[in-house]
Amino acid sequence: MELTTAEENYLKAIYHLSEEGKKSVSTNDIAAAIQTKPASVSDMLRKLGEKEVIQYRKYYGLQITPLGMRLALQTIRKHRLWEVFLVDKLHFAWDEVHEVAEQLEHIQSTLLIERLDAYLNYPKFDPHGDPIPDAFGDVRSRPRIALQEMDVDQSGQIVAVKDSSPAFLRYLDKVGAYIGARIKVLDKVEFDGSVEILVDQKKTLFMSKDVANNILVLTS
Amino acid sequence: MELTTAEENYLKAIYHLSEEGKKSVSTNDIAAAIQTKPASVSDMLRKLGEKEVIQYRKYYGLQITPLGMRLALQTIRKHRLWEVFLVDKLHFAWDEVHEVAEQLEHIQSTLLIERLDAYLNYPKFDPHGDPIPDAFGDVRSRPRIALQEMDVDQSGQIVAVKDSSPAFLRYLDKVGAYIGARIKVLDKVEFDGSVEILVDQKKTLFMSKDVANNILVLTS
DNA sequence: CTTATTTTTTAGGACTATCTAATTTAATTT
DNA sequence: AAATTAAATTAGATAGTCCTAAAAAATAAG
Repeated sequence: MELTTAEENYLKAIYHLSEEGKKSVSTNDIAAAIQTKPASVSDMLRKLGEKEVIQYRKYYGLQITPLGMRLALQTIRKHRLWEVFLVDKLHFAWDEVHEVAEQLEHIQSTLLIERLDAYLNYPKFDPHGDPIPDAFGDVRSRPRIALQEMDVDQSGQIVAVKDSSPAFLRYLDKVGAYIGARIKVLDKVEFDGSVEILVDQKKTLFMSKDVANNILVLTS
Repeated sequence: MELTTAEENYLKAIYHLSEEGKKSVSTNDIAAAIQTKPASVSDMLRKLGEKEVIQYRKYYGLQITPLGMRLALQTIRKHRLWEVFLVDKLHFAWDEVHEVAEQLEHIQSTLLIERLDAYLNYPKFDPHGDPIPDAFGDVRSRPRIALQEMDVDQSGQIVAVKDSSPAFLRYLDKVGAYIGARIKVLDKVEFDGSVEILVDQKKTLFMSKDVANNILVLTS
């Protein structure tokens, strides 16, 4: 079963929207996610339904099938492995990789991906801290909580961000709160929800509630 | 000016056919080269003409423009850099890289190619010995002759093959006549045109006329 | 120098993916 | 529950790429 580039993009968007805790994924949501019109989405949903990667009943909604899930995860795996390559090997910055990875993820060659995976030393997380599915589509994601929800004196490691807009990523880089950084909560200010943290045992940092809410931490 | 994947493939084929010493490139030649029908080629030639990457007068023939040349060389540069990556870094064999490189060459990102070039240490030749154009489209190709045309006692280095079919490449690998191998012609048999060569100063090898004709050597 | 052959182009479909505008269905409000 | 609003779908176009079959032009042969 082969999907076109467009189909892969739709399926990936559907998978991501499904994962975001939404009960059901709407046509409008998909249109917004991939920057297209709802009419185009309807067209594509019918096709994806025919290919049995989603279960689709018009006007009622859709559900991704196990097959669709597997294919979506394969694409996500490729995307994230390429991101690791771009950052680790070609020294791209966090916020420069997405667009290129969007293209690279559609290259068709299982051998290529296996070799790339080995070359990168079987990474488990991409540069944004998101888990990389294995060749079978299994994701070993660890429980993560927002930095904002941590208690004072609790420690952990920054593993991902919710909103990964370039502006936000640049901000993080600037203040030194990179993915992988070990942190400890020093203080939480009640009235505005801001947080004071210690980064890598040497640098203290203040963060607004909004920022702290956007950062996901693997507690330890 | 941006070309679609299909347009890039046509232009690349036209460039290659032009380089092959043909006085003019025919519609049929192009169709054969990219495995399509002459009717489709006619369609595309009109479009490429409109985009001014070729000069096209129907029934008369075509000529690649300086702009088309530059764009073709950019694609070829990308293709060959990816081949180096696949062989040097991901340990692909010679004869496995072409198909994947055909896909990778269409990824759009000048930054990516610059970084890849640097990462690979600015290679000048691809794994088949073909020269890699620089970012400005300049090719520094060295004069090469067919092994068959060398004289007895003449030395050189294998730098490319004319026919790079997987079967032929596998054969070369097997007998040890890899790209980059230093060779010396020990003897030439008059009546069948076969050649006896010394590879890397240790291994002697017999080659039929056909094989020797397919191997390009940089003489020294 | 006509006729036959080959090459090339055009005409007319098919398929993918997109759009706008109109319609249909579902959800919300009163 | 009827009327309004919102969401989703269909209808009909367009653009890109490819195809087959037919026509036109160039080349080769007699």
